[in-house]
Amino acid sequence: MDNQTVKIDPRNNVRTRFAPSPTGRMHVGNLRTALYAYLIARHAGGSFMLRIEDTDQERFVEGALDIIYRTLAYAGLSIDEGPDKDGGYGPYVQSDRCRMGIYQKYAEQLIAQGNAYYCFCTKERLESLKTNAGDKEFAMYDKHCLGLSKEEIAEKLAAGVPHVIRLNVPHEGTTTFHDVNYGDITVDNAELDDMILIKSDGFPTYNFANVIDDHTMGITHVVRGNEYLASSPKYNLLYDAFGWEVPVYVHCPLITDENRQKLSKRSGHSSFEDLLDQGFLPEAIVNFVALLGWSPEGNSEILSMDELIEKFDFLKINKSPAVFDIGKLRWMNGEYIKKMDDAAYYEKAMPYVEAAAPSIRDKKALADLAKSRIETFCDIPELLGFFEKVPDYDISMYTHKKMKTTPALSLEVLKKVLPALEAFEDYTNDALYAFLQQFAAENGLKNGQVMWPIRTAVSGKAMTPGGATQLMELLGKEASLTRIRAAIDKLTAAAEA
RNA sequence: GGCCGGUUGGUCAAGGGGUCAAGACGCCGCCCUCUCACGGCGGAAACAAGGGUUCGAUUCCCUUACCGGCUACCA
Repeated sequence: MDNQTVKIDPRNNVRTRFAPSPTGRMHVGNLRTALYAYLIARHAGGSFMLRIEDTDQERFVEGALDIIYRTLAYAGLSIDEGPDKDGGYGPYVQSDRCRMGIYQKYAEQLIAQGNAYYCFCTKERLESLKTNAGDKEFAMYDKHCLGLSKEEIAEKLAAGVPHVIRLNVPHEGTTTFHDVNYGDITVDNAELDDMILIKSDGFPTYNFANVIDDHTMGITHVVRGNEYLASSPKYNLLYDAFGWEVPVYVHCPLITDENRQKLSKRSGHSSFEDLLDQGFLPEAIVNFVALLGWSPEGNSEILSMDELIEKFDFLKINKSPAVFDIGKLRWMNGEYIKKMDDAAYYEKAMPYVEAAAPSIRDKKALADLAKSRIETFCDIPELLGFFEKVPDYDISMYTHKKMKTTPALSLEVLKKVLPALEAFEDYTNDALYAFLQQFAAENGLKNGQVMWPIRTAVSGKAMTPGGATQLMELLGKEASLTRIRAAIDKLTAAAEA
């Protein structure tokens, strides 16, 4: 066997990989695993590889490959090697590797060494091995086929009897494996099932393909989810059987929803693309997800990809699961929006602004107004919708304690200020502000007693982006006056009722 | 059921035998102010429980509880 032909990277570089199954949209947990693998590689100046684990023919989803590439690209994770970028360790798709007989070859080596064996047991027999305990069924293979003679095996093989190849786990002793994060984990070999290496369809199982590929592709740091922790000792058995060096294991804690359950489709923010659809920026998602299970030294949390690369330390990854708090992601996204330069911001925000307030001429001013007030782009319609149409509102909104206004006073003020505004021509913020300030002074009113009624009248909202005069500038004279007149009617009607 | 993990404010988290137990989100209050937002300042809020070890445990050990994972011809 030529398991010594493994290529060793001449620079002895750190090599990590992201190895998703093409089964649909990319989960944020997967994204974080990919990110950590990427950061480990980049931090060390090593390389990052993409490998496709498509050994389960039934779960394959059409188009899933595109999603993987798209997600990686949006997230800013550049790959050095992968299906579309051969780095000398290919192929990078497991079904291709399977067709080349790679897994079969290694499985046969194990059989020759006595570390694995053919198993011809039927589903029915396997079923009969199951025992009930509590509300679940459990089965441990009984090594039945290990007792088959060479002749029997050859006969069944020749006859084409369906079979799998199983690992021959010793009954005695313990197996210990080491994770940089979780430390040593030791289990009794008696607890370990004779896991299937090659399925009856000829494809390897994840457990087997993973070990073969990580080794033959020169992976130095295996980054994966916590769900593999319990089965990891089995992998060591495989490495030992081949006489291969065990890579560094970096297991990541689970990311859960607010109910501490596995993130699901139902939680609505389970995948990277869902989040993009909800108006989040890829940079913010990446930043946020990086901080779920790891934290940098110091107190800053807004970190660019370059900063993440510089600061990331896989030795400081948390052990406990983290709740995905969409509220904090929203805040972080808002921070990213505020930091965007004009060009990038307008490009993202304009479509939403156009849709929210098509009749307002100065779209950029609207977008500017929104910039410090939104957390995702999807907040724009709600924020700016009143520019298009005054919503139904209650006149109680004219009552404001601090501004010292009431509906009655508001009506009085609006009636008085209307002719003045009709006569006024310069509908720019500064001019209007100066004008209204003077109006207030002349009439013995506080600023707020003039501004609040006007702002309410032109917006119909208790809270608006920008003050009364800013809104009037954007609405223009005609629309502003129309809205104030409508407010006077509304208040008059209410007063008479 | 067995095995393997985990448990610091509501959430993300730092710390790790002696601390007033960081910081962030959220929440509350104050300031700024033509409302809101931004920005600034301040506040409430945590070591799962019980046993050890120790002069001293949030930190080390054990037990329990709770949560999660694995126990597939899924990854």
